[in-house]
Amino acid sequence: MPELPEVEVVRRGLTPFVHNSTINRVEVRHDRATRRNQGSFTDQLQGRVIQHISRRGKFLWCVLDQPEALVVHLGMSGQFRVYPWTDQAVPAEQRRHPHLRILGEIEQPSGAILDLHFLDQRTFGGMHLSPLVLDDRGDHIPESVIHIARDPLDPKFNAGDIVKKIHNSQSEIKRVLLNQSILSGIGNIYADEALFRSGLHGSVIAGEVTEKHLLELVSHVKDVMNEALDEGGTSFDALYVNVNGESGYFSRSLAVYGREGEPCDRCGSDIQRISFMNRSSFFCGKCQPRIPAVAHPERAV
DNA sequence: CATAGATCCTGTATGC
DNA sequence: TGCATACAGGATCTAT
Repeated sequence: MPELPEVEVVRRGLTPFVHNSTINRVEVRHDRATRRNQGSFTDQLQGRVIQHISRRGKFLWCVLDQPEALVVHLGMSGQFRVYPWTDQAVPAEQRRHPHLRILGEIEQPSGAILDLHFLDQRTFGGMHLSPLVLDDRGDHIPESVIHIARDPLDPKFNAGDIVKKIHNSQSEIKRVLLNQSILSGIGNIYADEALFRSGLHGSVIAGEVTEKHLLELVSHVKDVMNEALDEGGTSFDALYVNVNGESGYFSRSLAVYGREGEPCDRCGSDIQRISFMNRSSFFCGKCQPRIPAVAHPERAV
């Protein structure tokens, strides 16, 4: 369940290893991991140089030595692991890992050789090559990621514009938060956390919330993401770890997600869980009324 | 065009 | 013990 903070932790973790490195060799162990790629994945990457690694929302991409990017999405359970190359190469048990999908051997400018493994238990993740194009604000972005809106940590993210977009929607507010073409990087966990902080129930119609209140919501999204980033992301199990295999600690700071039956930090009443969009939504029934714009018009301070 | 639902996938936990 | 079921949920495709 990597969302923006977790993906950013991975990006930062990978950066020192892949910066200006040459891809010596690639081996695909599971075709599903490259299902979106056109042509031979291994042939296209052989000998290419990774200039740097960038991100928008939950999408990562390595900018290569041509106007092209290696786009990566971690899906539900994708993770990278970096191993230093030795004469013994990578220990056999790591190469036999049941979730190992793609192996890469990269050479750093220093001449050091590293093995880069992409593991993915649930196989929703993967990578593909895509040409770089210019977006509406003049940034280079992979063509396949052009439909993904800017995320709250993007320097060109304009909260006012996003609020107007959200306000124009007649969908439920949580549905809008999870829509990556309106603003990106939010998944189920941070959606619930930001809604709690804003005193909004996820079923409230976006267009019925005041713009002021929506601005507050967007601000909470940004805050909760930054706080999670500071903690190294949210980990519940071994499915999300950084490139060193370490977990993040933000799960300790969650106010509602995964806390069904526990007391609300603000009012003490039980946190509830309902099924929404084929997933769980956690919320406080008292702090997050279903019709806040009507019942609590003064909430948007 | 906007919106909503189905689909992909596997390991873990739970129920009978 | 063993089998069935629920659950975790990203993006994308299809249908309305």
